[in-house]
Amino acid sequence: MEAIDNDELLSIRAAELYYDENKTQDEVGAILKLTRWKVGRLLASAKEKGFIRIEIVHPRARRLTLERSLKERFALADAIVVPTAGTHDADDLRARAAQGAADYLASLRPVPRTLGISWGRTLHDVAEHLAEGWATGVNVVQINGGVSVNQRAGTAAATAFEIARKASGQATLLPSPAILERRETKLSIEADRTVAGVLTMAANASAYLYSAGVAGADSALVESGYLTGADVDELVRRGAVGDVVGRYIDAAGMIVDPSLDERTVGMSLDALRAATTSIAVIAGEGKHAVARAVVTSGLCTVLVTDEGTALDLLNPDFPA
Amino acid sequence: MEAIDNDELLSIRAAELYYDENKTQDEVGAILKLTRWKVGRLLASAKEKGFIRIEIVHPRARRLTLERSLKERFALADAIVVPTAGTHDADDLRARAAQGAADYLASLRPVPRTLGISWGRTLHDVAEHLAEGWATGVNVVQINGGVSVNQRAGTAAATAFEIARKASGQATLLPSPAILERRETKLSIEADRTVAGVLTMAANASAYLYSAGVAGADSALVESGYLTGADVDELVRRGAVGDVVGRYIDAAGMIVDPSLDERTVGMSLDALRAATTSIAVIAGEGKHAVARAVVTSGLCTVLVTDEGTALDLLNPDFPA
DNA sequence: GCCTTTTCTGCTCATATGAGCAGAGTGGGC
DNA sequence: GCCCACTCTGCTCATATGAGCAGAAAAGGC
Repeated sequence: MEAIDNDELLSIRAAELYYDENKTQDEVGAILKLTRWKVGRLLASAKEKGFIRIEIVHPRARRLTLERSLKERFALADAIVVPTAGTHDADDLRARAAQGAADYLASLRPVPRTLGISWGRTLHDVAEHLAEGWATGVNVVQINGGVSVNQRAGTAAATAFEIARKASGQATLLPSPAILERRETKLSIEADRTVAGVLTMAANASAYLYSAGVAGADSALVESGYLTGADVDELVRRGAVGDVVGRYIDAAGMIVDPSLDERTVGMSLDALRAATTSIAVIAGEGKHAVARAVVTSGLCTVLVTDEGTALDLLNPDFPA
Repeated sequence: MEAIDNDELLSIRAAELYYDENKTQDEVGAILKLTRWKVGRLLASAKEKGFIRIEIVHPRARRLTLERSLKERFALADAIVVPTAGTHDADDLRARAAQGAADYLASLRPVPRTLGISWGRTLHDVAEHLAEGWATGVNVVQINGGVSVNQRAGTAAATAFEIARKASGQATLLPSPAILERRETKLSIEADRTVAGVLTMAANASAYLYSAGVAGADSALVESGYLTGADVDELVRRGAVGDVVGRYIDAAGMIVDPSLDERTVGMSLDALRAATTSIAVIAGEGKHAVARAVVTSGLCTVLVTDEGTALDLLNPDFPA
């Protein structure tokens, strides 16, 4: 039945006494009739074989090992992975990632002079989780057209103002719809002095912070009335996995519908790709596909996500 | 938003660097700009507050803390708790507990000269998990009437023989049905020289090993034809939670139906309660109630069980 | 505001632990 | 059977860590 791997069993017994009963290796040795060196080695082998799992359970803990793997695999400047800790609740995961993003933002050196941001539930959460005085003198600028048709209009603006206020800086809004009906309108609004000024400021921001949405009927762009459910269905049919700063991308990170994209106001994805510091906050089980598209197509230099998404991204079924 | 428990956050960061990145406390101190003593204290406080969980993941690991609590709470001589490790599969839990019981039996000192056993799936598993030569010269005797009406007849016998063989000892079977139809038959069979001899041997065993069944239609006693489903339903109605060595007990560990009990062949529960070493192996989600009845009524001196059952037993909702 | 009490900090020192090494044991090839 | 290669064991020694303590800082009472 056994005797095959007696050492394994011994190492488990030793681990129990050492970690659960916190005895010294010497005492463990005395109990199991082993020298303390042997106990040390058994413990080491148990760790090696993964029988001893040390977990840090705290909503604000991070998964450093996953972060390292992500950085390496996708050539990121940084990665923040917050623990899932069993929860599958999208709101909870989003809040944790937002906290992680807020912490990261506060620790970012050099402190960005101007921070370009998108808007949405995730960004709103980040704003809320930022500590008062997380930095000083950081100006905030919106990088894509805001909502204006319903009550969420205020949220986009509030997000920008809150982030700026907490850093004693100025907020600059992009006074334009997200998507226009005609390409001509989009061109002329962009040509407007006010809008052009904001766009220039956005283009010169020292860092960017944005999230990504899932291509689905509950998208913020649908809720805000820029697109219909049918429009999104069509985009999905054409390969869309989600949107980044209002622009729909496919699994390869390419624009799905160029004509739609030409009517979308805000920074282009190529401009975003050229940035030195662009922080994407993407968490939740539904967002695995967009997250993959974002990191594989180089849209961000820093990814803030949850454990589940990180594991999915590192899934070897998708070779890098 | 925060700054309230900055030390907590620091201790988490320190724990991440120390455990996940395995840096030395000194290095962690350098990174977080703290003295190494402060780091040590933060780590200690994180452990204290339970943020650092060290788990030993191995089917044959044990839960020593739970064991200690069980021993204390129910005044047991010993308790063995095997980890659940997420599984809810009754067969798997039973096998793990059986392995735990087998290990315990092998390490039992003094080695019992005679071991009284019951029969059933759990006991069969224990027999299988015992290592060849787990002891030498241990004689095995059945303590309750065996099955005889169907193919499981052999199992009860095989269990006894296997345990004995692996310890180079003799097995003695109790050649009697578990339950008889008439009290008179039971009395006369017990008076029979052969049966009486076995019962005497059983009464004088130096240790006992038994399991418990759930009061339900899938009980071994029903399967073997001694009772009908309706009989068991009636017993449940009268408060039965399960059976121990063929005798149905209620939550308080009392015999549910004295007239049925008088027709049951084998050791009495009082005799079992008087034993110095009686090992009960009870595992699985369905057996929480029987397990509780067994430990609270002093039927065993040693309990072998799974984590889930142990936690249920220690549930403070049931004051001891 | 001043003093007392409590908590916190950075230290010394004893202890626990891991790295590295030489000799003992083990197994396989011939 | 003998030798070589390999692994395993018990050691020395350097390092990491926790206990205990005195002074610093903070909190609370009046």
